[in-house]
Amino acid sequence: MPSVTITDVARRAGVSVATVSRVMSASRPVGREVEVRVRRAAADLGYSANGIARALRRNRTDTVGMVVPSILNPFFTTLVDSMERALHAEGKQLFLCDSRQDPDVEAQHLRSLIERHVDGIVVSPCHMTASAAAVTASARQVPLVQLDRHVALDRRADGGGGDGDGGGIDWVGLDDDEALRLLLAHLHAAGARSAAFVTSELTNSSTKQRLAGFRRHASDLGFRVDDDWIVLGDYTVDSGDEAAGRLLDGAARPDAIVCADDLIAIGVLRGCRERGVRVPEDVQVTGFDDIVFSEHVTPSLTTVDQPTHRMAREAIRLLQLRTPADPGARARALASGVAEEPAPDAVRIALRPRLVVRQSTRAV
Amino acid sequence: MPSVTITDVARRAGVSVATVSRVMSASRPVGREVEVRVRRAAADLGYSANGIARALRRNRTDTVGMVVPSILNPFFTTLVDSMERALHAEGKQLFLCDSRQDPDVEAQHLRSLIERHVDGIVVSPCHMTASAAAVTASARQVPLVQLDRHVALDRRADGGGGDGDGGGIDWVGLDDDEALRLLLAHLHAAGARSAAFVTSELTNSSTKQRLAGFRRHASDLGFRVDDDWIVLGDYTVDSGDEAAGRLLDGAARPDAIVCADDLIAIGVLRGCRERGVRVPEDVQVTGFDDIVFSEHVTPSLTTVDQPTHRMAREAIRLLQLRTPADPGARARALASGVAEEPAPDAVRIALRPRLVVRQSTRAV
DNA sequence: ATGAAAGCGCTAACAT
DNA sequence: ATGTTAGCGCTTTCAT
Repeated sequence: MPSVTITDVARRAGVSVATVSRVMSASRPVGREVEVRVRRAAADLGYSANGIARALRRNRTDTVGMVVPSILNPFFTTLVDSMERALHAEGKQLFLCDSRQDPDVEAQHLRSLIERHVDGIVVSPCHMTASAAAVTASARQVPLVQLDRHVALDRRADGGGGDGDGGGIDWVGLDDDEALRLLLAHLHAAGARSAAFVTSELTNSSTKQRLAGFRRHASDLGFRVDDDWIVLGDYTVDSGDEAAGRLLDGAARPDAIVCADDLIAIGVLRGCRERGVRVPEDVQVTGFDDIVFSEHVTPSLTTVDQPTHRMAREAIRLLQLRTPADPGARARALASGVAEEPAPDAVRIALRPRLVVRQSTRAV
Repeated sequence: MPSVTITDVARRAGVSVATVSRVMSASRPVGREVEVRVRRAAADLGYSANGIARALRRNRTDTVGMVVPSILNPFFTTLVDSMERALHAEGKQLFLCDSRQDPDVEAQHLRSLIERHVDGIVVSPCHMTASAAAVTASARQVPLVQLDRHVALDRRADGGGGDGDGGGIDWVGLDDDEALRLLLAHLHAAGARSAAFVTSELTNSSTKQRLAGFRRHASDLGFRVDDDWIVLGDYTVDSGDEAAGRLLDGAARPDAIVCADDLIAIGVLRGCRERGVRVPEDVQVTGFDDIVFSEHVTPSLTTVDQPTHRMAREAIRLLQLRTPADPGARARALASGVAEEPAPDAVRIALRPRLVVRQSTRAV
């Protein structure tokens, strides 16, 4: 594979390497005729800039790393897609890593991203506590924002029982409490007076927050919630199916089954069908995330939508906010009398969900 | 953000930078006690290697670029996941790019990957002809293998009417002809004697091959295929729904509807349900890809499975095959009398699909 | 507007 | 086993 460098181009164009650099990066004005000669030489030789050398010199890579618990989960696929688009618009590229729900793999990915000198990291920590050390350490090395999920404050510093506040690191996600308010209010209006909640093990932040939201608003609205109506499994269709079994074969049957994500809900729908329980006539079911397929199952799923595009934009904005301005920019800002925006303390941005009503709940 | 370099570590450990480098990369034996001192110094200072500098020097990045038409398509999500896992096992990372079915965006991504000096590129070209130039040009700069889809030979060089042979560039994908043989043989055994085919516009290689396979095996098995039973749309649920409308409202109704991917098939299922047409009693339906949700729709979908893990492994193997051995390796190989494997001509690897029989076709 | 040259952090000869 | 040193290809002062 040929390796044409800036030196080759300079020689052929009869100019210095500095001039070629200026032409290629348009960093400084260059004589008309010289520019033409340089471009011709570059084209003739099939020159392609070496981004590694450039990155070493400029100390930035125009690359952002992203670590998600599982790209096979359609919600994270959507999140990755949103990030990829938003970054592409800024001329940056995405380094994708999948932690497979494993804090060790996650830590390994974080280290690797830092070694590769990404300009920033967006991570959805797979575990509230087990991910904390690696995420916190990474945030000290590079601008980092937590997306969707976040780690909890260190135990020793936690006032006890708190949900954590993101470990003192920026976070962008959903207002889970509001989401559960929307869902339960809708179910209440649709006639439900008792409700079950199916979720995964409470090892990550959003799961915990959703359960808390469920408890709070169910109580506020006077829903009956039996003790064994909180079912923990994982974020899979099969887990939802199994949960439906437990709930429907029990003594009392809830009016509604609220699920912590759409995959679980789709499993619950299947569980209901297998047992001849009609949805929404006999029991109403809701999901969470509004993945594409929630529209295509039978009955189609009432759920809440997450604004992933806005999340991605906010995450990128925070990353930039945390990126120390280069000396040049700082000097220019001072010269022009514009004060630099001081970096704020850890920011938490909870975006509002949108209720999507479909066939798995009754018309109000 | 602190920036501790190898020099800082060397100073603190009282050794040379070379020794630190040797310890960090375990590239050469180093004294016991010295190693301990270096590791301590590195830990004390919070040293993290600079992968950019290393990449510049070693001329490799341990990074592979991947370009897919749409990460939101569950089949490509699975393919990305398989690649990510396979690369992770080799200590490499994945640069993910989404071309959004746009050859221009695709070309831009390819250029960017080359500038970033990825060690190899895996691309599923979004368009058979419009992607050809950029893919071919990229393949001259860096080891490149086409996955799933491939570009066609240049028109001028094509003997006319050929499907193209991958443009003279390595390809790993599915044996589409075999897949359609499996599907049609199964449908025939299940009693179908006439069949329609729903697919996307014929702008990419696998789409074309699947249609060709359908035509050939339908003919071999004596299926009746009316002229207006070949419906072109795109790879979406809605497109399948619409196609079902056209097929079911027509004068004659086929015994079976064969779909070029699962999304289309899921749309066809919906279209059938909307029109009160029972599947598989009135019409049998098959998909393609075996995406996760094909199992969870009603009725569950008979389809063919693509061996994405093997595809990923083969792609990586080909990449390595195309990677020029470094001088050191070449010298060692010569010294040990082991002849180097000569790089073969363009390779085409068509893996065998697996038929997955579910509820959308009749029991045989 | 252009050129000369330093050096980003690291690895790999080449010495010792 | 360890040290010295020359770059990898580029950007960016600093001269002119």
